[in-house]
Amino acid sequence: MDTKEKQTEDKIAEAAREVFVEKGMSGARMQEIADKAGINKSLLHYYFRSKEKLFNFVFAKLTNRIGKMIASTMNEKVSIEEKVKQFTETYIDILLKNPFLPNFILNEITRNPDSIIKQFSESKVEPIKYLEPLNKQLKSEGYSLQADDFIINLLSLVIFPIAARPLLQRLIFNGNTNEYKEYIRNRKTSIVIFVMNALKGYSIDSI
Amino acid sequence: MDTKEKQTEDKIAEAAREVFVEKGMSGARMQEIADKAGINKSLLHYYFRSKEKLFNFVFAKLTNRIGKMIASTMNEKVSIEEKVKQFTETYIDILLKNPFLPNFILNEITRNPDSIIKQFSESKVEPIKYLEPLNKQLKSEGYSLQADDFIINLLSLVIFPIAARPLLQRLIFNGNTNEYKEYIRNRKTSIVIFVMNALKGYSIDSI
DNA sequence: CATAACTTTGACCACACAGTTAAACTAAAT
DNA sequence: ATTTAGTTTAACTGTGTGGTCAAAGTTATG
Repeated sequence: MDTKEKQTEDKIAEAAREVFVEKGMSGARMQEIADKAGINKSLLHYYFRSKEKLFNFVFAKLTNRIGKMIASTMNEKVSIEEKVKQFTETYIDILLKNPFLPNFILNEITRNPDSIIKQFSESKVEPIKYLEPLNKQLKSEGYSLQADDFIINLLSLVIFPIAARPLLQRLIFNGNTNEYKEYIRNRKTSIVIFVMNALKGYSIDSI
Repeated sequence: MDTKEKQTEDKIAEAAREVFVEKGMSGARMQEIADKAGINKSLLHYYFRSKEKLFNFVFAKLTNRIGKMIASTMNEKVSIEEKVKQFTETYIDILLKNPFLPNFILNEITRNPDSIIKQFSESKVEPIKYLEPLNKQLKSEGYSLQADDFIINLLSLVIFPIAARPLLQRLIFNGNTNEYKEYIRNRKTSIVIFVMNALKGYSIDSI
C-alpha cells in the first residue's frame, strides 16, 4: 500500500514544517522532527535523505502556496480598495494561525536568497509581471502612487506587526496576549483605512 | 596596562556583534568570532566565559542604543510631521549600514522574548510612557489616529522593506542592488509623504 | 508458502563545536 | 633577580547532532 507510505511522508512533512518554521534551519533538530512525527530518526533519512533536502521540500511547498495566493489576490478584477481589503484579511488570517511564518521566511531568504526565487520561478509565480497592470490600475483610479510602493507598504503593514509580536505585545500591550490578538484582528480594517487614506492623499482631485 | 585589556575586549565585542547579527545566536560560531577578532578561542572564553554571556553582552549594548534613540526622537518637542521625518531618516540610515539588524532582533525576541524587555527596563527605556503624550499630540494636531497604530505603522514601513531586502530586491528590482538601495533612500521622503497623507485622511477638517 | 521489495528499527560513526586545562609567555612590583 | 598577576596559546574533552548500516519486520506477488 502506498497510502501508508504517503501517510508517513505527510506526517514527516507536517512535523518538519512545524519545527522548521518555529526554530529555523539551524535551530531545528532532526530528532525533534522525528519525535513529533512519531517515528525514528533513521526513517526520517529514509524518506528525505538529508536535513537540507527535507528543509527544501518544506520550504518549497510553503512559498509556493503563499506566492500563488498573493498573485491570485492581486490579479482579481476588483477595485484597489477591494484588493487591499481582501489581501489584508486573508493574509492576517493566515499569519494569526502561523505566527512564526514571517520570521521563518525572512531568515531563509537571508540565509539563501536564491531559494525562494528558484521556487517562485519553478511554480511560475512572477510578481514583477503584476506591477505594470497594478500601476495602470492605480493611475486609472486616480492614485498617483507607484505600484512598488503600494505593494511594499501594504506588505509591511500586514506582516511586520506579526513578526515583531513578542516585542510589541510586551512593549505596547503590557504582555497581554488577548489584547494583542484583538489589536491584530482590528488591523484587518484599520490597515485598509490607513492605506486608503494615504492613497486618497495622492489623488489628483484632493485639495 | 588595562588599555590592552580594554582593546582586546572591544575587538571581541565588535567581532561578536558582527557575527551574531549576521548569523544569529545558533548560527554563530565561537571560532569565527575569535578569528574575526584576531585571537584564539580560549581567549574568547577567558574574556566572556560562555557563548551565552557574550551574546547577552552584545545584545544588551545594541538594544540599549536603539531604544534610547527611538525614545529621544519621539520625545522631542516638534510637530508630528517633524517626528515622522526625523525618525524615518535616522532609522533608515542606521538600517542601511546594518542591514542584518532587523532580522537579528526579530529572531532574538522570538527565541527569548523577555531579554529585550529586561534590557529596556534596566536602561530605563519605557516605550509605553510615550504613548499617552503621543496620543494627545496626535489629537491636538487634528489627527484621529491612535498612537499605537501610528507608531506600529511607522515602524513597519521603515523596518520591513529592509528586513525583506533579499526578497524584494530580487522580486521587484530584478536583483539590482543599486536600484534597491536607491529605492530605500527614496523611502526617507516617500514614507513621510505616505504617512502624512494617511494622517490627513483621519483629520477632522478633511472632507 | 516462498521469494522479493519495501519499511522500520536500534546501534553505531564521524565530526563540529562549546568549553576546559595546564603550561608558556609578558610585564610590572619588590 | 625573583615573585606575582595577568595574558595567550595549544592540546584536549565531552556532548549533541546529522547521517549510516545491517538486520529485523512487514507487505505484496508468484
